[in-house]
Amino acid sequence: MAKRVPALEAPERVRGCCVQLAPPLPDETAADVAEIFRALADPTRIQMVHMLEAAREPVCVCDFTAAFDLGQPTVSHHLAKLKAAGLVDSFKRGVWAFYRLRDDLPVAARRAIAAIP
Amino acid sequence: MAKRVPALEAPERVRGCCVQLAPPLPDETAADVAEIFRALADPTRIQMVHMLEAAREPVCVCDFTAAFDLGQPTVSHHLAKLKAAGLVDSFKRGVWAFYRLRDDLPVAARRAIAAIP
DNA sequence: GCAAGGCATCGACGAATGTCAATGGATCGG
DNA sequence: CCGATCCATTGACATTCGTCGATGCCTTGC
Repeated sequence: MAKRVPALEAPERVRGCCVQLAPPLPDETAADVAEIFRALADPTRIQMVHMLEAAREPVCVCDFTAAFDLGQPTVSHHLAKLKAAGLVDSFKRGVWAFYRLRDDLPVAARRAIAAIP
Repeated sequence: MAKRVPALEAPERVRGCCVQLAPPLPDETAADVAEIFRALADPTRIQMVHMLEAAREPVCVCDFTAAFDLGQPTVSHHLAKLKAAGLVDSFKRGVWAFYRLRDDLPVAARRAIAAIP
């Protein structure tokens, strides 16, 4: 990959093309951040996180099923995905299940969520 | 917030848990944000954006192909995806193609990128 | 003009994703 | 105990995604 560079001429194009790049992120870090983004890479889940952020308290699943034009299993699936990514938390009270944003979100997750208008 | 609903049997169901939710984001907004997140929902593209951010100048495609253990078409594919999402910009100089972060990124994109360590 | 190299595009294939219908497990009110 | 309600899980299906190999288009150097 090392390219020959005629040091004589090529005033502006000096850098043949390749340049010394910054050390990449650790693979695990990149994977973790990508997972956060993947969890947010869907309009429905964007809305869910937005609603959880706006309501400062836990939100019942029935609220989500009422808010979206989707079947209940689909809503459950999206919530499970947010939970698997570590973005939300859930508990049951009686018949109902409530979800809330985790309060111990990693910085990357907090910043990603902050990108939602 | 629980609505006290006496025995006036509404044809609608009586909810004992649901709260008044914030108005959802406009569908188009949610879709736009989701597209940004989808563009960043891959470890390779996270690394690419990270490198573009670190190198304050345009980066040659050959640098990316050298940095990743991926075939050249795959690298090209990822760059095209970042470009389609409006995150990066590209131009050709001689034989080489250079990519750079767009300088007119929407706020959501800028914030999403800021979530990358 | 020709050969070489850098990149994008195409075609293909397995894996993952979003959605639904059907089912099952809890929990509550009679 | 019974039936009703809420929710998660399962199975199925079409779509999208990440990756590769092959090919084609430009630009440069001879």
